[in-house]
Amino acid sequence: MASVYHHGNLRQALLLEADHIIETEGIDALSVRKLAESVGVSRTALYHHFRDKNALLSAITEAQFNHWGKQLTDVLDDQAPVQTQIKAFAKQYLLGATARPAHYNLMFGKPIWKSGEPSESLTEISRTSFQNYVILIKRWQDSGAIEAAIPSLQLAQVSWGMLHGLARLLIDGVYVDYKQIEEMSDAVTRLLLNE
Amino acid sequence: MASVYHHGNLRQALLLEADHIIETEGIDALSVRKLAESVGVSRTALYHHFRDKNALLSAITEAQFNHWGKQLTDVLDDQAPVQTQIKAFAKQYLLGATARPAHYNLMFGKPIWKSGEPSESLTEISRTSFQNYVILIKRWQDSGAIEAAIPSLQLAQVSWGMLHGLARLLIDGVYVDYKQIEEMSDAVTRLLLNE
DNA sequence: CCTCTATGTTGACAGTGTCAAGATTAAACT
DNA sequence: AGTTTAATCTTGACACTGTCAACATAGAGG
Repeated sequence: MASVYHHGNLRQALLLEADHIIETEGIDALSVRKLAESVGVSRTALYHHFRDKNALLSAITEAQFNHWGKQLTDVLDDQAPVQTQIKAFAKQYLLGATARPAHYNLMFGKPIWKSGEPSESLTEISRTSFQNYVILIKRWQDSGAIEAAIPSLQLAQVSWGMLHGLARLLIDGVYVDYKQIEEMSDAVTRLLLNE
Repeated sequence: MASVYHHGNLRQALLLEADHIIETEGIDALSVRKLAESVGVSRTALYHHFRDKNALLSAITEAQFNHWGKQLTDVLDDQAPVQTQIKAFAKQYLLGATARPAHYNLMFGKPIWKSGEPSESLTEISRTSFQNYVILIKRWQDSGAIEAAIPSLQLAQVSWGMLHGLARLLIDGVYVDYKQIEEMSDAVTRLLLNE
């Protein structure tokens, strides 16, 4: 019975369903064909809305970047002592990353950044994301709470690298115990703090 | 003619060729079928020597772990001041990782540790690898050069996480400038050092 | 009403990992 | 030695994957 030929808002539907599959079954379970079937459309319909599979993933990643950035800054309380802020930030970073591992991998993984050419807007949003982090680090340095001898940019790079590394080790199953997140956040904080 | 039906040492040949393909063309270019053709054997011959593709990768990874561990300890000079040791270690870590990115990914990436069940021997060798690192950290702590308030295990986890994170960001193309390795090593060292 | 364009479809292709069944040869045993 | 057994290798097949080309449909604008 004339089930809609033109879907109406296929692009959005694809994004939502893909996001759902990634979250529930992991990134490996997301195939173009399976996605199409879930949405109730033919295998190649997707290509009228995204250049290829990678473009679909880029779009999802972009949305995730926004969500992610907000979650991280929401946890910061300017009134609280810096030590508390750092701890909260580190913990939220690791919790957030492990809660949605596949999404985290998309945001900072090779498929998009190295293999597939990242879109202009994606490059933009991730760049400002990092920029904001540098500013945060600088503020903490200015407050005298953390090492000021190291240039803000370098300290930002290295400390973010630390969080990123821990997140990845947890996600990839090298560090297996998620209970360690609390301890890790503590250690990270102590390492950054100027005693 | 009568080109050998039984290859002689196919297992070894497969390992060597696979290693070569990974190094020159990257991990994505390594397919079972292409590998078989390179070695001059049929697509499924591999399965008489490895349970599946993942087992092949595990074997390569294991070899790489040995090579890797040696490269890292070779760079350490017990006579040198701790600061110099840390710097050298960090730099070698990042250089080694970026020099053979695909191999590094194999060693510490999801495909083996999370998706595929890692072999017994692989688990073993990586465990002792890390154990050695903990000992190294402890030695540095005992020398008074680095923060002793944080338990060795935690400090090892976090500092290795830092190196791992930086390595990954470089490899995955998030940090694009390999020139930064020198600076990074410096920052890592300063962060670990007790001023 | 007719045309144009956006959006959807089916068919096809080259590629992937791996299983099952049969061929070949080397090693082991009588 | 000859014969059996086990290891090794091959061909055929299956179910997947992403994506291109050609065609179908319907909604929008003239």
